[in-house]
Amino acid sequence: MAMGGRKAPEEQRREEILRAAFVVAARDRLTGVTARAVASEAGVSSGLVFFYFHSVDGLLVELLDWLLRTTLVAGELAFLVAAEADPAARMMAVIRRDIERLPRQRARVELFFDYWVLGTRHPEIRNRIRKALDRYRDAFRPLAAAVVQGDPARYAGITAEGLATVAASFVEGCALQVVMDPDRFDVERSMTTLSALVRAPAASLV
Amino acid sequence: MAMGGRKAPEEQRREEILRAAFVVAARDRLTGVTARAVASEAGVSSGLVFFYFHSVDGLLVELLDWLLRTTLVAGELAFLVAAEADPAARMMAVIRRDIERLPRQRARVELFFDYWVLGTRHPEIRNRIRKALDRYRDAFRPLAAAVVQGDPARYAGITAEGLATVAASFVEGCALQVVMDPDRFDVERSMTTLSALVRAPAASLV
DNA sequence: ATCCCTATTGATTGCGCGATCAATAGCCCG
DNA sequence: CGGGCTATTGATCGCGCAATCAATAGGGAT
Repeated sequence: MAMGGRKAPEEQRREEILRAAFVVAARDRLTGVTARAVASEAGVSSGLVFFYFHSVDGLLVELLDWLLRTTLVAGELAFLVAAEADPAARMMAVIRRDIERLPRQRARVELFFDYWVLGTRHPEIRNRIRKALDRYRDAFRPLAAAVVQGDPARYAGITAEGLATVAASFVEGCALQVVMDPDRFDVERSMTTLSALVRAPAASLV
Repeated sequence: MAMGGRKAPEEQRREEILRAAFVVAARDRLTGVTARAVASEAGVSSGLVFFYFHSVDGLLVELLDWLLRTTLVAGELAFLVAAEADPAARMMAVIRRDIERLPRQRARVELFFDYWVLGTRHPEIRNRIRKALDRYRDAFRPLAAAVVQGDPARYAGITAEGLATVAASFVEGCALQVVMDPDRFDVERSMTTLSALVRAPAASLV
């Protein structure tokens, strides 16, 4: 009652299974990520999932890694807006870019929040999420520092750290709204209000 | 093999079960809210849970209602800070009050996010959460309107609606941080940065 | 061509769940 | 005191899950 064999010598079997796991997760959320469902999606037997990942829990952790690995983060493409002369405008442009991407990345964002909730009780996952959020905030730091330095009087009492944190929180808050109510989320209104608050010229580029 | 009977004629049996459900949820998250666990916590049989709530799903929806019903919202105690003369200061005071409460309400906040994630796939729950978030934002509207009216030049281009949305998003973002990493959340720094952003005199930038 | 090692299978075990239901215990009304 | 209604029980059914494991297929080494 078994007919094993070496079909694909590729060690990328793991990758195939992870991709299948993502498909399942994007469709049925984390609770839908069962060994059977993933195996079926990947076209392999359920046993193989346990062969490569010790447990479903192990699969979930590796899926989170995969998710974070294959998702771009704020600062990464910051050079795209290096053209913007004004530091505040540059920061606005980065924020705008990320916010505009949210609707397209919705499946990933939803999944990320799923993990975030799971993380409140799962130390290993919580740590990875914390680090990812820290990375995201840190990506704003150089931009924030430039903003503060560019107009010390205007931003008196604000540290680069604090400004970066607020920027990250703002994007995260938008992510929350996009997931909950995509139709009513208005990128323009959010950006308008934000830039009016910061008193920077609204970044029109990108 | 059954020994029913009228022990507590109180129709508050529902309330008892709901409270038990909250205890279980606060301890084991929503996935831990099983009919058996709740019944055990409430000291009744599992069958009784289905007698009062048709299904576990029904129990979850009513627990959400209970949660929202027994949790205070922003504007509700706004009169407490009515003494503040400056509209912006008043709004800041409300925000600060809510943010300071987050750590104490942590179990509730965590549970709320649990529901929020669940809501992405559960229309009935999503609707209730949407409405709750709308109520929260609307609680900021009068305050936001006063702020804008108080200094039209400073807040040119900002609507009360937009400002209220940003305020709500900010608090929600803080809630996110509190749940994920309570030890590192710094109320003071968040408030300092925020008030510096909102109150700073119109800048010369650009 | 034989052996070994790795990849692979699917039946199987045991568990916990949601939901159902017949049995019944007490209260109220007559 | 006896019947009917409501509240309450826990055994029970069927399901889907995680995880295990003996069986085995096939390529590489010798």
